Amino acid sequence: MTTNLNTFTGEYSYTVDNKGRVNIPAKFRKALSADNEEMFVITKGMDPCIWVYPAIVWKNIENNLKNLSSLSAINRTFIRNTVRYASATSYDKQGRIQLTTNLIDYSHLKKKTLIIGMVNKIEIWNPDKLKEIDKKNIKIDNNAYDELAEKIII
Amino acid sequence: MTTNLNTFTGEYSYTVDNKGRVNIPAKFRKALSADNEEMFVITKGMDPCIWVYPAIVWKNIENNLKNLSSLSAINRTFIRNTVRYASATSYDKQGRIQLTTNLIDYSHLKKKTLIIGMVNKIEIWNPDKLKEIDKKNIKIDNNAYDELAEKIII
DNA sequence: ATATATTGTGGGTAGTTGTGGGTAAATATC
DNA sequence: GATATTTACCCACAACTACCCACAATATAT
Repeated sequence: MTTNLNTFTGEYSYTVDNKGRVNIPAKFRKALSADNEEMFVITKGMDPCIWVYPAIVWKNIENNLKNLSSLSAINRTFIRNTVRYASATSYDKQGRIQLTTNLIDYSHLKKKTLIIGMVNKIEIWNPDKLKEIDKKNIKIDNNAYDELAEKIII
Repeated sequence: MTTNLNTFTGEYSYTVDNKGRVNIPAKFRKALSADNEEMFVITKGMDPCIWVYPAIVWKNIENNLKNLSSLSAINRTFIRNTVRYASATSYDKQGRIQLTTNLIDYSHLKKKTLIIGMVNKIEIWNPDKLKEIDKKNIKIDNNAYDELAEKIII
């Protein structure tokens, strides 16, 4: 079975143990291309969740950032908020990565987590937080959303 | 008789077994082009049913999503909603795919199912749910059909 | 009409995966 | 330098999944 490498879809329920470890779904680990050497980069998401990138995808982002001018406020903000918290971790023999307390606090993780494939990255959520955000997003700009849907969904 | 590849028509009755597997009608499997490697992607439909795409059709959607920047909140929401329930599965030697509990719940699948060819994708329904929806849709606006008439010749 | 192949449905089993906890090395604290 | 705390690595086990086989029902061929 060959799917796109470094591409993640689907939603999974897992638990954070009392050492701050979470399992990366087996499907996601299998989707990692070999040149990642079983490494992910975890960082602060733009929503209150943790973003998990394959190591080489993250390297690309870093390289792109180098080419961005710091004159732009949004660039500076993105770098400050997102890159700042990035740390590389490989998963252990049971397929778990170690989260940092910083990120656990930021995303309000307790025991139950939702791990969501977001195509080129993975999100780790507190299920309750995500529900909140989903509710808020119902009021989101519908026109822009529908435009996207029309362009992309078949 | 050879029909168009990756094109599905007709309606079939099947059962979901207690492991959450459903048979994909033989005709549909034969309609899959070779580059799919016997893989489908199942995901949440816009109606309360499961959508089943040939893998390569879904890959197109994925690639489109990869070009959306996560700096935009609306993009993030859209990606999440689109991909969250998607999972790739190849069918087993008996021609069945494994459904996820998420999707079974969402589409209210019990034992009996209707599998419907929808041209470029397949829908899996609880027959009762479909009846409900059909009733509602009888009241559909004739104007809506007139609009469609300008786009499609049947 | 009979034989043969295909298709749909059920279940068993071995291997994988998720979760908890243990131990020793590494780091920090007093 | 001795002790406490954290971190990295290892093992155990229950639960689940992928894969295999069996068989009945249907369709196809002779």
